[in-house]
Amino acid sequence: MTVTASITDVARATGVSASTVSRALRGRPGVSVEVRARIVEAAAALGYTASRSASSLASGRTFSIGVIVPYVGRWFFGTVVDAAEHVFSAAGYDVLLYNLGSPDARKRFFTKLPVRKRVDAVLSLLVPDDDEADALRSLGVPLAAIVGEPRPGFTVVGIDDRAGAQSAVRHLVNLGHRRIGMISGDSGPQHWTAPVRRRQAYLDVLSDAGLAHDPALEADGGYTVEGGERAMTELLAASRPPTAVFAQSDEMAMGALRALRLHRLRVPDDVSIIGFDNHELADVIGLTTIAQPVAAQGAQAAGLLVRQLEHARLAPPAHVQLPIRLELRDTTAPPNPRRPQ
Amino acid sequence: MTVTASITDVARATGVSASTVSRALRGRPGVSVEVRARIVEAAAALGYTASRSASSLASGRTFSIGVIVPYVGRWFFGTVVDAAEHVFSAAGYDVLLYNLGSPDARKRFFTKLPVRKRVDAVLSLLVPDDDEADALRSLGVPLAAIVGEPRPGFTVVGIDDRAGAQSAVRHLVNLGHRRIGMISGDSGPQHWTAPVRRRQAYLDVLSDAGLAHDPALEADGGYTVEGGERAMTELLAASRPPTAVFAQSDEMAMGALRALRLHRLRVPDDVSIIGFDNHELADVIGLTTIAQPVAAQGAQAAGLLVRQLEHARLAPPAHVQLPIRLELRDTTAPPNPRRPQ
DNA sequence: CTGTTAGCGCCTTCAG
DNA sequence: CTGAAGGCGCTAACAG
Repeated sequence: MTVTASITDVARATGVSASTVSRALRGRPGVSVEVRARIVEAAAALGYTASRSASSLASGRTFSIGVIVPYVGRWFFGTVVDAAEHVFSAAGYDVLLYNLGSPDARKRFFTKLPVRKRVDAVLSLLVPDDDEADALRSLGVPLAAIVGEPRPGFTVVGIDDRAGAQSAVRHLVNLGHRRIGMISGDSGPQHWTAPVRRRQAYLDVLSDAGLAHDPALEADGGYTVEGGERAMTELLAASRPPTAVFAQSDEMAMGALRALRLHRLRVPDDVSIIGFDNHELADVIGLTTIAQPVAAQGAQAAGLLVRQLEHARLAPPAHVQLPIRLELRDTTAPPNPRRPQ
Repeated sequence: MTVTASITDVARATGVSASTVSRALRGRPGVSVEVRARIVEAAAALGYTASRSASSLASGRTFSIGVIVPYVGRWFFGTVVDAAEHVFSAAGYDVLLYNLGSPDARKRFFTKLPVRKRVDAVLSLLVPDDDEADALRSLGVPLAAIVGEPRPGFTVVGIDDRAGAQSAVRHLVNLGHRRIGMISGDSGPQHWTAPVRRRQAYLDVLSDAGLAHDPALEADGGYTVEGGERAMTELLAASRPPTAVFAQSDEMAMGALRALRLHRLRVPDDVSIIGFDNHELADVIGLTTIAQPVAAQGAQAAGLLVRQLEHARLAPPAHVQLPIRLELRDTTAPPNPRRPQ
């Protein structure tokens, strides 16, 4: 066990008081350049770092940010966390990561609230229900979220899900498709709002285009690759299968592509597929999709939180929307005239 | 700002001393069941949680684990972190995440060592150089690593890279290929050891099979999809291109598949590809690969760390190797007899 | 510009 | 079984 130097060791070595060491090392005014230099040198020689516990206790600030996320392992969340961490650490904050994918972990987190008194702010990548939002607000620290509706007390950074889904479906309509299916994600216990907004956009575009809505053309893919595959398989079993499908996420779209391959159907000749996200591999497999700036959302939200922490005066925006765009690739084309519509 | 209850508030509300509250809430012996029940109730009513800073300061334990990783956003690392976090949080530890992808962030981390006095243990997903390893050891806490060679002071959990790469290349040899290329990852400033071990295995198998090694059949893909694409393009430009390629990661293999598609070459008819990792999407695209248990490595390493923390007596193993296996899918086949060898 | 004095909130002896 | 006292290491007033 290595013995670590304390502030008094540095003080003693330099012949000054602990307060002066504290001031000097934190770059606070009121220390002569010469003394400061000596202190810095001594601290380095002793390998001194202030104990975070002690300074937190004394100052009331923790210099940590809590980041809560459903699954770090999934591309979208991993990418957001990655970007946010860069911003936080550059600003001198540590990141406390809480993975709340399972209902158990989630309940444990919100009842025990381990972040209480441990963080200066919280960034949420999940959509809290009302009780959970209250719990977070009770922390009394700045709050930001990447997904979900704007809500009091939170700075929400996101995209216009509705507009994104509309461009996706309109793209298919414009290509001439008339039987357009959708693979959606269940909002379920995660309280995602994206699925319902994207679905509404789908219904709206169909209706604007004068196309009837056929419930047999919708299937749930649970936001996973396998789910997307299952969902596509279901759609193909319809009495009149779709000629084009809007998958609410690229991962589900990839699953759909796999299902089509297994059914010996060609994309886009037989069936068109459009996804949502612009996953890092969407480009590799040539998937047409709605691109959203994922890392930028994390960086932006983190930046707003940091700004709020540094300048308490500045009221943060309640809602920031980042741009999306249609990324045309190889999985969409006009319907095949030789196949039944 | 919400006012948070302190231990004395609970003590006052229950009519006992703070010490008793502390003991009761931490489940330590020496408190009558009846008093304990009253304390627990009062604590819940007041929404009391012990301040981590204060308990750390007093007890010397932080109940936090530092996890250092090059890129949380990449599938491999995200998956490991995900699994490790579950184990840590279930055991009551918080996770402090440090993303050290950029040389800057990495240098800052190892010189300032923000984890000093902040964590009870460290899990490293990057391969430290000698100085960095020394810095970590100077922390005086249990250390574990997922990648890299076994080294003093660390519990290393990993796979047998050599055996994995050997099965990959042997598989190609057994199919009848004689011009076998490799897309490798540069070890570079990240100090990865996997690339060199996998390369050695490649050379060994070629040599065992009596195949000459042609440097024109090796290219660097930097462990990314785009890098893999570039590397494959290079290989195709050789005077005698390979009929099969071993990519040291699935992501590079996916890039290679893309390059082949752009060159109108069919897989596996014209060229066979085998990857390494069993990426979550390998199955989707039918990529033959060497599967390694990614989440299990994270969980295993985390578990060993927790065990060490709870039972200081138990010496942890220095090295644990998890099994790998060849996952046969659709991207490998015997060489095409109609194409020049 | 620098030192002194109090805590921050909790845990850990040591008494009773 | 329970309480009192002391201290973990640092920062924030307040004096000089």
